[in-house]
Amino acid sequence: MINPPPEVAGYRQLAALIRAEITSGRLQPGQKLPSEASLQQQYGLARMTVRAAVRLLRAEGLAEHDRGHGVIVREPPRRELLTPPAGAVIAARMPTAEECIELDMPEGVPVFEVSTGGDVSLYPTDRWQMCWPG
Amino acid sequence: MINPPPEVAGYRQLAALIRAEITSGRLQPGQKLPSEASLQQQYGLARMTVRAAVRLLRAEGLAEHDRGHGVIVREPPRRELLTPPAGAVIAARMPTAEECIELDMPEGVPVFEVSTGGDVSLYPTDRWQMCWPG
DNA sequence: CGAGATTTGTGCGTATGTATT
DNA sequence: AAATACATACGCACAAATCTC
Repeated sequence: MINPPPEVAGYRQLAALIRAEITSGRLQPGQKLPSEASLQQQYGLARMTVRAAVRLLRAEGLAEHDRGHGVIVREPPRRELLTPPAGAVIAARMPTAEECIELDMPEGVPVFEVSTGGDVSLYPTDRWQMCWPG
Repeated sequence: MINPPPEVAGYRQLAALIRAEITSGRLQPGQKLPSEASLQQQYGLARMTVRAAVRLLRAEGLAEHDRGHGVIVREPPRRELLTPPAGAVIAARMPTAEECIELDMPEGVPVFEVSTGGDVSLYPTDRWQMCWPG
């Protein structure tokens, strides 16, 4: 190769640029990111590199894909208060694709797994939080 | 088998096959998955398709990449009991890449975000769970 | 309503770099 | 040193969903 590999992968650098746009507020929730094609042109990258960057942002819960439309900056989560029953065990994990559909939630958002006895309930963590009693 | 219907994306079908191997116990924790190259040959898929399938499994916390070695089936998490201070607010989200390094955790695992006053602590959800008091 | 443009989703091929065995 | 395996990155094509006119 003519150019030595960058210290940080290109898609991570691009993700950092876009992340800064979001966290600084220059890109507001609900707004569309530049299209993959325009990001390719602007930075001279392959589409795969651009998509890898956006995938990182989605994994962090910052953005959301909308097929045929674009990539949207996600709303900062407004979380309601969840109060599990006494003795319930609360874990958290990533949902499966089927659970995402069933719970009507985007991929890339964890779920609370509340187990009481033999019963298990799931709560998307972008809609729920808990306040420890006492 | 995987080829004909694009009803479900090929990489999701392949992920489902491997996921069944894991959940059924035919692939034990610590064992290596077949290499990307052998999965390509076995199912006649492109490497990108195989990688997308493995990425899904990793996002579900089922597998873990070990660069230069292979893809490993993850141990089912053994979670210790976490007891937040009274009044603490508990949320959960995906960590950034920096937080993954700082907490010495693999990517694809959510974190508990425990806020008490102005203080925020993070706990990897594959190592911690909570039991609701009362 | 339809037709076309836009945008993301999926998939294949290839090449090179880096880490481990 | 060599083989193996994953990481990154370029190219291309077509499908599916959405939007605009």
